[in-house]
Amino acid sequence: MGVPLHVSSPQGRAEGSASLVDGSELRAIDPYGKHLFYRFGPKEAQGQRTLHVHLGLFGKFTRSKSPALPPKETVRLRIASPKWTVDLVGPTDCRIVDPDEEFTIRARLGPDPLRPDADPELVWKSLQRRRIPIGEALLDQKVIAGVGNVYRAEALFIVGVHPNRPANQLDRYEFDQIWSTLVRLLNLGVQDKRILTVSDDELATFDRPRRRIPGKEAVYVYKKGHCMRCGSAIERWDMAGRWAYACQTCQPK
DNA sequence: TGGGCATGCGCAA
DNA sequence: TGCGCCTGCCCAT
Repeated sequence: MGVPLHVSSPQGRAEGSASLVDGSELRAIDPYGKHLFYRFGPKEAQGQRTLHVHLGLFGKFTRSKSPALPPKETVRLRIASPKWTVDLVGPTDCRIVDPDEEFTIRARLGPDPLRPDADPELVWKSLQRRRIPIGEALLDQKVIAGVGNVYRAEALFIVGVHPNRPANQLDRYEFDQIWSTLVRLLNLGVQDKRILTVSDDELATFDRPRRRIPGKEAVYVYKKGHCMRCGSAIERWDMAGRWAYACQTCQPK
């Protein structure tokens, strides 16, 4: 930040957006749930342009030292400073949005557990109105922003709630546990730059080799055949188009 | 080499 | 509810 950036779209699909911010400075990055808002331009809001990025299922950022190697053909956006070059590949969305479009995107999102200003009360009220399974509700970004399939599986495992429990049948204590677990796990993910849901103590007992693999996720039930805590079989089923996971012992129906 | 799959989401029917 | 889109990786052949 603070230096003019060279922004380009080697793939061509984001050329229009890239040209609008090419040569300007990056002022801030404002994450909200799974959405990223990059603020380019002058310090004052007027004259700023906002680049919206959503990684979707396949999107990925890679960073290398400048000058970087020539980009692959699939690079949607390249942002280069004299020191670093960042390539973005495969995002669902990568384009300049105006304030109205940003408002529309934000209006579709519930509270984000990673944001200090998030209000869990809104999530609780939203869940009380829904008869859908809690596992489905946690993936609904209108209810709560930023939770994906891994964190859904892991948070419900940690609090011992089965994903099929109707959202409006949770009691307040269970909800508070789910919220605080998500806050803790998501912050841990940011801090560790990987998905890590297992406590240090448990990781040391059952997952020692993995602990030393930087960037490798460490989880209890997601994509596991057996529960990493008790060894029971992990149940896996399709829940609204996504795989859900639960330990038959730790998460009684 | 080709199929299947994946931390997602919007749209048509 | 099902499909299409976005890309890379792993595994079977």
